Amino acid sequence: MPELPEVETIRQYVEQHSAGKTIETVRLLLPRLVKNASPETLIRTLTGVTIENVSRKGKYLFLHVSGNTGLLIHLRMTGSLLYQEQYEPVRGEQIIFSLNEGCLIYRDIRTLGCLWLVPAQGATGISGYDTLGPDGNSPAFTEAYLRDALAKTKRSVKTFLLDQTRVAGLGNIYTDEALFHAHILPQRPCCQISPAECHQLYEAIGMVLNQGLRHGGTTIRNFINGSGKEGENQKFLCVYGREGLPCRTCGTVIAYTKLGGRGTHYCPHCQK
DNA sequence: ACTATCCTGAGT
DNA sequence: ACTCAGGATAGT
Repeated sequence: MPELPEVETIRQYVEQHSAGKTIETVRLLLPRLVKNASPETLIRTLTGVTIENVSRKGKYLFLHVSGNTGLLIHLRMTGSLLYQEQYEPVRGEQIIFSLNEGCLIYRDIRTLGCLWLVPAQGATGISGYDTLGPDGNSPAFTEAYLRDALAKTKRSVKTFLLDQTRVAGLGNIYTDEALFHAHILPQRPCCQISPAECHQLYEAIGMVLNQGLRHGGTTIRNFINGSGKEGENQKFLCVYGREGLPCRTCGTVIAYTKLGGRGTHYCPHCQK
């Protein structure tokens, strides 16, 4: 579910409301969500610490706490992190951190999310995290970098954009949207993309991510932000979830196919 | 480059 | 009852 804009929306709210507060108790209702520590270790390590800040890299959230410790969180499909002033049970809640003021709740309907206890500085040893490429809307992600990376591979541009080690933060929704705005078909081999198209793609990636962020994320099924509200960006999607509907630009029916096992949406007229 | 896999819930 | 879902990884 959550891609960069959704995770960043959650990060901002959670950091604003939990930084400087102390974790008084930890209730872990589903221990298998924690991948590299026993329930006892997690609870012992996090009880009594102060939340310093919350950062994000790609789709990972990183809760930095006192004592050179961090809690790394990947929300996968349906995870979310909520802050509440007053504890109120929510559907699918799995971990409850009671703070000296309010509480943080990790909730995850499909329970596919992952949490790891990591050092606050240096490498985490978590494979997906340490190998992340630059965020798609960050200055580290440059057009020259994208052009070089595309030239090196002949796999489809959609598969490339979903590869978090190349560019971080794009999932199935923003990938399809970026390719629409760049006028590039998802199945195009990367090495056949022209410099002009690469420029369009570079601009489109930044644009769709920042637009998603401005609209507080995309809610298709069950994304909710840190305060439990839905995003607004679904109203602005051009292709994702619009198969069979007319293209907003040219009126051609939006097509649907499977690419690398993922549902893929595109306009057969606007995208070449 | 595929497929299966971890899960639950919604839609058909 | 069956298929599908916004992610990532391990296996072939």
